[in-house]
Amino acid sequence: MSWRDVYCGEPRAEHVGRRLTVAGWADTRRDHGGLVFVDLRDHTGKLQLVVNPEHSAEAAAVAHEIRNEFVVQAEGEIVARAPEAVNPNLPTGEVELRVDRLTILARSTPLPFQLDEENVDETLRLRYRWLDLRTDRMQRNLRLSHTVISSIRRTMDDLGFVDVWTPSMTRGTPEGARDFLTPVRLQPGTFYALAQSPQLFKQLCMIGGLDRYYQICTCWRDEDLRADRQFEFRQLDLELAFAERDDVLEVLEACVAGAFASLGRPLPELPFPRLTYGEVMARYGTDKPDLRYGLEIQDATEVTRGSEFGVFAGAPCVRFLVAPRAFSRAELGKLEEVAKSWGAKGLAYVVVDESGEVRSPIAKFLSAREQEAFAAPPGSTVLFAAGAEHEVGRVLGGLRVHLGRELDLAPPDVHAFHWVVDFPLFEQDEDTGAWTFMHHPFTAPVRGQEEWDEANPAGVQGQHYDLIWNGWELGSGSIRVHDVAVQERIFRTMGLSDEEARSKFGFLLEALAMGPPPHGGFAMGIDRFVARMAGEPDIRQVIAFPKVASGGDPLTGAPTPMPAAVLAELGIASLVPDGQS
RNA sequence: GGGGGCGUAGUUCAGCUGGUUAGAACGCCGGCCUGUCACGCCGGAGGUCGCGGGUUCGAGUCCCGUCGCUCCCGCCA
Repeated sequence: MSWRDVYCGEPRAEHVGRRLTVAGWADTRRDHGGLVFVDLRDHTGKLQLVVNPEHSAEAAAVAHEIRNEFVVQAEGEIVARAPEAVNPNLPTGEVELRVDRLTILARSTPLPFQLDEENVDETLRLRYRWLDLRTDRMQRNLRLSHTVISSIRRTMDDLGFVDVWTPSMTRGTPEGARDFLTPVRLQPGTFYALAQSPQLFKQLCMIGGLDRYYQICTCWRDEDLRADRQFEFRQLDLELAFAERDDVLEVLEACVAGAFASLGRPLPELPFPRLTYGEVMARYGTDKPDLRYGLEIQDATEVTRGSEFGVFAGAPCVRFLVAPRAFSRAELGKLEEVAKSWGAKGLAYVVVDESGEVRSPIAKFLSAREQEAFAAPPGSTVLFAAGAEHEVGRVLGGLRVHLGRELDLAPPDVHAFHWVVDFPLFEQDEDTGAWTFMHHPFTAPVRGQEEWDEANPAGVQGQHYDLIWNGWELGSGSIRVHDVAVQERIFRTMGLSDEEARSKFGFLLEALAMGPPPHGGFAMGIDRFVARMAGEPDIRQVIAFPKVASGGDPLTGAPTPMPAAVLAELGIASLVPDGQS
């Protein structure tokens, strides 16, 4: 409650007898005809106003006019409630304000939705976000967000990092995410791109001797929106000179631990486990596994070699999961659909019911050796995938996440942080066969692998690392290339001619030729981190004014067409007639 | 670009195998009420069943299209 000229907070028993002026929103009004109760609310809590016509006829007249969400100021004395009138559900429930002067500071039309209603359609909440922001949920989330971000800044400051501002408007990069473009009026036909990240600028800061850089900056990417993705988002961006991988990881661990501490929560155990890319892909079928539960993928390629079951015999890779539940036929049908959505052709299974009895359409094909390898405890189901290794991983990884959710395998209040390290430097496009970088083209190969066959860089390992929390990728980083020759080799490997590389990244190559210190860094998605800290399922709930999945802003109505004259001044024209899209 | 889900008073929802005048709760408006706190009681207003088309004697319900929202895949260096 805002106590004018006094302080903010919730009046308690020790304040009885004190004269106060308070202001806030009318949460509810209970009008008894004579006596009127108003619950005054702000982000600090609620306080009951009692307006008695015998005490102040003027105040009572005003009180009858009050409606939901009017802004009200009241003067009076904090009085103790009679014992039977105490409200134990309210922190201020032992007292109330006996009002002698009451002023309506602002009125409100009836609201488009009730603030205490859960499940309000999110587009409606966003359309009237100023109302939604008054809810406990949004107040809690935005204030928690502030606490977490301040603590991260404090950690970075304490570690000697310098906050350097880098441009939002920069050079477009056709590789990577799609850019948001800004036409340049002074140079018609040319465009700035909104920064997808300050990547190159922070590397230039290192070359410029800034040593330890950080920034909590906005980044823009024109890709489809998701629960964990918006067009614009914030990241903790940092870079260290003369750093090895573990130096970078320790900085992030300090930030995460500091954030937990700032909220008074038990700290996750440090250091976070470090798993290799090869390991997590084999065991979990994804590079961002949720480690709150096991349900690991197991290999059966050896045991099924020459199997009587044709699907197994003909597959280069056979793996399986043991789900802790004896699924019914109907459930298995649904699981097969899930498996197919991840690219499986079918779903072979062995059910071991509670009594230990085995049900499986493929049992008759399985040798004693296979049956022994797939032995599972009563009340479980063995689910198989067969095919190319990456397909098998994708299917079982997808099933694992599905089962984790459906069977509620993740224990509450467990925070599974871990690093994934030792990524390949390059990956091959499944369709075109072209090689491209796995992370970004500035990631350094591990020591001793600085040279490779540019036509076939399979097996080159990169000094890249991801931070994962309960199956969400919080961010990623790497030790960067600081050798011009290696940088040029990477560009050539991804199909850029030396001329193209010079044209697009010439400034970087020049800088790398002028005394670059070895360096590395990281970028962590602040909104993702805060959303997880707040226990929210998506980042929109921790962003004050987010956009919806179709890319629009229901509040302002943006984006909008612009008059042709405005476009002409910018040297551009729209191919889409006004009002269509 | 592809797949799934949703769309009915201001809000959250119900509405059966197609069948009277489309309901409830909350909110809103009016009246009564001096110890309530989800105040209570009485009365009232409020609907293009997202939109368009089709099937049918008859469509909120079935079909097609479309729009909006949403989740996922692709995409996200």
